[in-house]
Amino acid sequence: MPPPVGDPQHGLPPVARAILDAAQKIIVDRGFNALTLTAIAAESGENKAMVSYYFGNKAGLVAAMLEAIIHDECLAIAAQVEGTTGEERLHRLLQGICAMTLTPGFYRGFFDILPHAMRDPALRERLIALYEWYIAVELGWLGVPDDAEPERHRRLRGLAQLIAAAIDGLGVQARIDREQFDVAQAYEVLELLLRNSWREFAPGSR
Amino acid sequence: MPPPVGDPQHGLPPVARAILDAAQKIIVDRGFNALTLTAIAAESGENKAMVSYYFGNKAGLVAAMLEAIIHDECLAIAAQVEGTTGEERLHRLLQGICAMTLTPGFYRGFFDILPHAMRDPALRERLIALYEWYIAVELGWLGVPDDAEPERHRRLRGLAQLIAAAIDGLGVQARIDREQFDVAQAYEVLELLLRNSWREFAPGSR
DNA sequence: GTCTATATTGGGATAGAC
DNA sequence: GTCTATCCCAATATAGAC
Repeated sequence: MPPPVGDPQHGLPPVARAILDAAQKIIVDRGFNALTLTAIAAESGENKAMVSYYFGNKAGLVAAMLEAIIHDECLAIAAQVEGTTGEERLHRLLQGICAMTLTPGFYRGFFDILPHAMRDPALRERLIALYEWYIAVELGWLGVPDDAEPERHRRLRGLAQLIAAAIDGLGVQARIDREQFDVAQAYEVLELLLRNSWREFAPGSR
Repeated sequence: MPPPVGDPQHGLPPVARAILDAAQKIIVDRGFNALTLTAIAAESGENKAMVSYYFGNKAGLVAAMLEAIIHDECLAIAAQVEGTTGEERLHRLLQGICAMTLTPGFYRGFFDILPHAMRDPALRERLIALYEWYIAVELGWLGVPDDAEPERHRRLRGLAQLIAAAIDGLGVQARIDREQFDVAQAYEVLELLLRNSWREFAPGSR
């Protein structure tokens, strides 16, 4: 299941890379408002005009940033899914995601770009593709054959979407209250819920 | 369990109300960027300068908007929790929240304000209070006595946070893909998961 | 490809008339 | 309390030198 983007940073000229990296840092540290051409120039050491030169305009830069976030997130999640089997798999997956949630700067400004991306038709397409891919990965991971009966497939899709929602929502709460929020506890509960209902969702498939 | 805000619209002068309403509409329809003093004046029919007069400055207006969102959301959720008992309660709560998720303009721009609120110390405090209240309501609703053993309390807290996360996350996905996303299916799965693990979380309490 | 200088726009805020 | 007029600033974008 290939990610819905190639690496947008591959084959990018060094200056464009530097601009992209600087933009990521600014948006993670200070949010969307702080993402100005002047700030990018200062952070990257490159010239203001280079943004337009390489990305057309600011919107083009934001689109490139979203692609990079999607690419990175897909790789990180896919990495959790590999190399384990059976019982251990669920535990490892959730532990991995929990650890990512705690990583400062993970999501790389995703929540900052999200409201803008929701309103831009092209960016919204990319978001839809991201979640589609993510659901498909989870379905594969849950051991769902492509030819499962429609009704079962629908329910498993719901499960995958619910898990994705929990991950995002816990990411939000963790960012709102970094000091207090107990991410690990919430993931333990999620694991428990999934374990207890496992047989109901994957009858005969494990 | 009183909400963490009084009604910020009570006792507000009519002009201030109009400005607040206009601002809500703008942010829901067009996002944070579109929330300019000029746009607010046009939408409300009031004068630009009235924003500063009533709210001090734009940041003051945004703070008032967040209070209003929190107030409305708390009321809406609390309304779901009342008037039912036992088995029916879980179903009614989730159905109610599912219906709210589908309501266009629910959250009233919450996801647009969120990234800004996360970075503003005062607004972040309000967000923390919102989630605290929400968790407390859920804990009460799950029938958790205040004097429960710490370990059990901790686990139930995790459960409540997880449910809150799922609600937010499903709200995001529903907004990203309004046409396709099957919110109801996801809530059915959530209900199933909770039902299957119910006894484990509320032993002897129902 | 890079950079400077500048054009242009639109934002938030406020002084002061009414 | 309301509104006009205006100030100041910051932002994007680009023309054109190098």
